[in-house]
Amino acid sequence: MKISDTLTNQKKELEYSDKVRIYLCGVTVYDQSHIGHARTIIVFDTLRRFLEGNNIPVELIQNFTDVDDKIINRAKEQGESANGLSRKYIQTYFEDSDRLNIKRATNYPKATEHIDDMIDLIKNLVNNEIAYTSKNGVYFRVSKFSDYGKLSKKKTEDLESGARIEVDEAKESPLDFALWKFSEEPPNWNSPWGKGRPGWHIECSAMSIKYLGKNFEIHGGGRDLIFPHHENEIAQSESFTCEQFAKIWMHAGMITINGEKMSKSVGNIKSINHVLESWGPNVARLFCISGHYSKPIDYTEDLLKENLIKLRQIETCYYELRLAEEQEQSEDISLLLVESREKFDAALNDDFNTPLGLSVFFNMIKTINSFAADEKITKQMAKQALPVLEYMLEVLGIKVQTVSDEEVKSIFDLINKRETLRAEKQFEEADKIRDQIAGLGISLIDHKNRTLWMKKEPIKAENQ
RNA sequence: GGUGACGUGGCAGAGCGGUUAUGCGUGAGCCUGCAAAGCUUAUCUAAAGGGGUUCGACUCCCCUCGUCACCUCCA
Repeated sequence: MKISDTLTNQKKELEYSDKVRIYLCGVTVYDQSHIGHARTIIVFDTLRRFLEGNNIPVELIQNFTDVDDKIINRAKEQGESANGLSRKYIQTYFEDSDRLNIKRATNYPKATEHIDDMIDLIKNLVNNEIAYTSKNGVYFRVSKFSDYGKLSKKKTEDLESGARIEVDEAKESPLDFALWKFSEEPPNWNSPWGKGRPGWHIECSAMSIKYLGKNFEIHGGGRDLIFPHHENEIAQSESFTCEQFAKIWMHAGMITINGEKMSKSVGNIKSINHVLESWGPNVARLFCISGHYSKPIDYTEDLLKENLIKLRQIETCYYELRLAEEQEQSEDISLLLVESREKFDAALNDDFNTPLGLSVFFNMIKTINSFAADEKITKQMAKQALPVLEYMLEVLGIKVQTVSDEEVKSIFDLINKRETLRAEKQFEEADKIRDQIAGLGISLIDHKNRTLWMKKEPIKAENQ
């Protein structure tokens, strides 16, 4: 598999020995997460599913930043402890994540539970004079890291003249960033330099090294983290280990609204909860991988609607295969299946090109659905096709609604009753039964010689 | 101001130096008791603008214009 590496600006072969180790920068837990956060998570979840679907073990570490000025300020506003607030939003995060059908990461380390690891790392930097203490805290001496700027392609001179950096006379250079901030107020911890709390970037260095080692395969996050967060992580980590940090830097594009980045400060947020309520998890997932992961996706109702229609096609296909009956005619679809699987994998293997992969996927679905419409899907074909479809659904994280055996039985009885009525041309009565079936969440499709039933995901936005 | 990315048909969105991407939408037709879904076919014969390289460019190079992101917390 090849992945575009932000550091080298090239597609790099993903090399690994026993497993692929991924560190994903998670969220700062001070509020509900929005669909932009979801996009990044979905991209990496889908990547992980793809690797695992091809028998490549993955270790995925995703952190929670649970100590930070924003959390502290928000907690103060709400008269709550910082810890209580972050816990609450961690819980919300997991609720969102589960509903989005995100596989749980291997571990979700929290900053507050790794203070000692951070202190050890800072100690090392201080001892090597890469970090220094000032009256406000401990700072990283950027001038000691000659590669500074290599990820974000920035020159230190340009940054200095940028003049948008906070003015802090206690720092040797405006570029230096905090490893440890002194604070007498909680949340704070003891350190060799004084009471305080960690700077933002140090947690990811400490935790990624702790869980994944000094160099691991992929470090990911949103594009907006490239500078300064990931740049600073590289500086800290490589100063500490004297080795190359992550092998590949993979960054997900932003979700925009009217071409503008979704963010709290602009106030154009669509929360994950909101999107899930209106469109459900499958549409949300399809939407989030409908463009290449590295590019922005503009949030529009039209685009969500388009993905809803696609979900319906998937559901139709799934049930056509599941409920296939014996037919007189058939087609040979082995080649279609083999080619679809190959092209799907090839698309994802080439820099995780999900839009291309999806086009292969929907081509296959369209073809199968067209055979189904012509009464050409046999049990034998379905048996061949289902594993391929299910593999792709598993990779994409799409969950089609299923029904229990008892439900199947009652649905079956109702359908038979309706068929009898239809044969007798008692259409009003037949329609009543159809409504009754619809009440169970089941939709019917009348084919020439049979009636297909399917359980569609209820989508609120569809009826509006 | 600096850095990076991008500009493809009504919309979304890929690949590729010479062949239909694909999907959605739209028109017509088929199927159906109706509905839904599906099918067939058509539609749009796209490449921001201007140069250049080439036998040939949407694809490579240059310029102009435009959009966005980062340079401050940010997925």
